[in-house]
Amino acid sequence: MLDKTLSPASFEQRLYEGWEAAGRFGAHPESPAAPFTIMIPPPNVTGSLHIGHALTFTIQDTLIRWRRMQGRDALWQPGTDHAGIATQMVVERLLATQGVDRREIGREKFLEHVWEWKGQSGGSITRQLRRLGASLDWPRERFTMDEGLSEAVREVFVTLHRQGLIYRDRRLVNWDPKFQTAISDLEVESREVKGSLWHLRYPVEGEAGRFIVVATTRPETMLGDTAIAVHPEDERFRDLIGQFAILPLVGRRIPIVADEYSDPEKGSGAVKITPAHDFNDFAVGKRHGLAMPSVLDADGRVFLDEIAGDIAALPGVTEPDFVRALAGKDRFAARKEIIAELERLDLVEKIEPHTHAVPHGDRSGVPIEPRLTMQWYCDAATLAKPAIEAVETGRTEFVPKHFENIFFSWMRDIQPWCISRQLWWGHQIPAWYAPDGSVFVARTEEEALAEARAKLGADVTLTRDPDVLDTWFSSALWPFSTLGWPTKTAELAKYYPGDVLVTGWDIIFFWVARMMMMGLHFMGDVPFRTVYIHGLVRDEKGQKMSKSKGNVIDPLELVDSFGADALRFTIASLATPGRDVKLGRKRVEDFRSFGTKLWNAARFCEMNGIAPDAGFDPAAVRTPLARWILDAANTAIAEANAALEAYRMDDYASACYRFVWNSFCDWFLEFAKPALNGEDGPEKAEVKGAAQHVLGTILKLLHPVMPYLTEELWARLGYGAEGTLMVTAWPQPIAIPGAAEARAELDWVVGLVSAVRGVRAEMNVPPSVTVPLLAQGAAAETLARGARWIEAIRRLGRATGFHPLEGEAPKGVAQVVVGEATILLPLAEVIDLAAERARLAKERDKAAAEGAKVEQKLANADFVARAKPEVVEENRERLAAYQAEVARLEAALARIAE
RNA sequence: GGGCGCUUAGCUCAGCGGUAGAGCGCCUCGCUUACACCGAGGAUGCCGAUGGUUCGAAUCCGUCAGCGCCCACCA
Repeated sequence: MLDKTLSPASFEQRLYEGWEAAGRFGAHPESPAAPFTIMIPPPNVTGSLHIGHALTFTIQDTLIRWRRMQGRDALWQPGTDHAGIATQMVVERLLATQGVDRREIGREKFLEHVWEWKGQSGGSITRQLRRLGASLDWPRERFTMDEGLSEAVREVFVTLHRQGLIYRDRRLVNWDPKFQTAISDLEVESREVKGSLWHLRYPVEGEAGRFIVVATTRPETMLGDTAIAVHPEDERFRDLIGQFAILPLVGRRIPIVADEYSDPEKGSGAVKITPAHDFNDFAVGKRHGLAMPSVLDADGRVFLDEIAGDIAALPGVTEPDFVRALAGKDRFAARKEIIAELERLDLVEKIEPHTHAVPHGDRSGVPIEPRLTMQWYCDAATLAKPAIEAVETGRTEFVPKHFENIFFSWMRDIQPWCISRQLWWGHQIPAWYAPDGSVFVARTEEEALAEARAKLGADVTLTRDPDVLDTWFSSALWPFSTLGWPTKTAELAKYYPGDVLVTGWDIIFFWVARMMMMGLHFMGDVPFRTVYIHGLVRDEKGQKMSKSKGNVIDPLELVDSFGADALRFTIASLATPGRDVKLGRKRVEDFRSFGTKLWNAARFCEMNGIAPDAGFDPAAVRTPLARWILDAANTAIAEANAALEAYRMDDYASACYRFVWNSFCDWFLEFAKPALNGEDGPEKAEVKGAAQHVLGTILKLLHPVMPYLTEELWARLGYGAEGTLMVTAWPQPIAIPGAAEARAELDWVVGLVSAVRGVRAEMNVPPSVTVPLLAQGAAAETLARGARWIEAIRRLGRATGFHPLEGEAPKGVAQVVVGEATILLPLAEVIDLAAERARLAKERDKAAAEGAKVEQKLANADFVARAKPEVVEENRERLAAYQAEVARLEAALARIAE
């Protein structure tokens, strides 16, 4: 016997362990079944499950369980990501609390600490995924830094290098002074900063007293200025083009050049050019062959080595001692001092308040410093071309479609991808340097050494590039590296390309685009056929969740409180493609009642001896009620399938919800009660048969989204003879003979009961008052239905009987129109006749108004001529129905006229 | 500056060319032997504004407004 209350905690863990122990999650490469593959977006190995994970993994698990039940050989590939910067950061912080600096202990020791940390906390995310019910193929779990994936990384790097698609280059990078590493364009985010726009006077060489004014937001970079640019057409500066200015403080002679980059509308119209510290200036510098001295170091401190020779004494303009004293000062401290000094020299024209966007490191949160350094780059533009084409031709499709435009706009203007990071945690770049500076890229040190010896002689020694690769480099290989590539495994042959990639829009560029590029380049095919993009989880107010705002909700706490199924069902219900999901604790609490409802319905079935019956044949039943619910189940199956095919988790959830709650519980079980309480016989047997069959169908339909509850009920109610629900066949619609008639009949009963309930409630008839229903103008079929359904009508309509009206109508009646008949409820003692007249008049007016609208439409010759014939016909029918209803309501009114 | 999304019942959101919907909330009634995490009934909408296309527009197109976001932008 099922417990009176549903307590998910009592079975979730047990069920999961059972599934896992029995190997239910495993894919079967040797099976002839068609594969269905989802690659997990690997979470950070040391991370913990957050609500965003709950969203994405609920969707993935729902899809994978559904396809698995459909008989596909489902692979949901698990794994975790080493998450370079994030993990290194965490461990560095941890060590800092013990007073340890990574630079003191060195690379090797530090990496030991990271691996140790990974060992400690690495399992937590996968344990948490299990609690959510995620049916991942655990024995296949991979880690982006395990040996196989590392081999894939080396292979890809070496291959792309040989193909010229990976190269070293000295150019400006986004340098994160906090983490002391280069980062890619994507890891930079703009933040609005309130600053100042300083207008500085640079003396014009040879014209005493003449200045050219430049405007800047970054005065500290002036030490590295090597030119001033003006627009070639700007009259104000035309005579200065080709002349030189003197860089204040330093004394360097810098040319005034004409360049279209200079915008006469901005600032003073003349712009100082610091090629080593600004991306635009770098471009200008290249065009004009300017020197590019760096004046800030890796820490963002003033660095004078490259300009030492330029520092000159020029009274009133330069201050060599001041400049030398700046060495080693932080960029923002230097800014203040430089301004003060320039003011002292009267070289500041004016200062304007200025709000502008400043690039910040997305993880460090500090302003990025463009720096001229040697880094490794990947030629993304070349790799992007096939990826763009694959989406254009539909080989990979985005859901929703409009994300394709976002993908295109980025891919078509893609910049070289800086892939080297000055970190320790990650895949160390397989490149070795000889003392003469030549580079050897190879899979192993031996290979590199062999090459180097062949070229430079036997006694050459090599030093490995200390840098590691961008974390996303290994993630980009995930769809094939996890399957064993570069080895040609059976898995690779069967599960690549994957079917659908499920992820949030925030990592389309970071990850989706790069998997497309690498997949096409190395596998010759797209990594997945569909990219399903979901939104981000926000709090009830639509705010992004963050620890600092304190609005984070913990999915595991929700699982503890309401069960994993409640959380999953809530998420599915709210998951509209591409749209962000507003989720609060309350939403989950609300949806929890659905599981309870199902539990109680199952409990009711159990109490009534409704037990699984493998011999039941749905196509053979004759009882209209049985036919009706079996037919409704068919509709639910079709709706669920259509919704899942279209990645509409919300529609799938709501189709199940409506079917279970409204069709099965509210009507079917209520209608079934008289039969269930009655004598044994064919009708009772069929109703019970249909009930057990449909309940089984419900459990199957809901299993993908509510795996625990459905599996538990499956076993507890005895469906387990067919095996574990999670690998039971997905339900198929079964043709039900006479379904249309059954529908018509049940629709009538539902209509009658609803109408009677409605009028009783509106007339404030106490539930204790029961009356006969007198049918006036009822067709023979209606009277027959009334007779067949008398028990249900009595019970649900609180009626004593259903009879044709004979003779005169009683004086005090409430009346409702149901189909062609008017139903009279003799309630003289109970109701207020005036109120009933008013109610009927209102009903009549409503019907008349609706009718008038339809009539007007039909009076329009254009409508009749141009609208689809079936639409016209439908409207004619509606008009007739309204007219008939008005007539019946008129008659009802006449019957109780004063 | 370029682009995208959203604006529908008090709230959260479906619907995207032919009768305005759901869940929650609200109001009324109800312990009818599965369920008060319940049952029955009810109220509530110029479907952001404005033009247009169409026999017909919440739905398609234009314009505008508000909100949110992405990309670019350190003068």
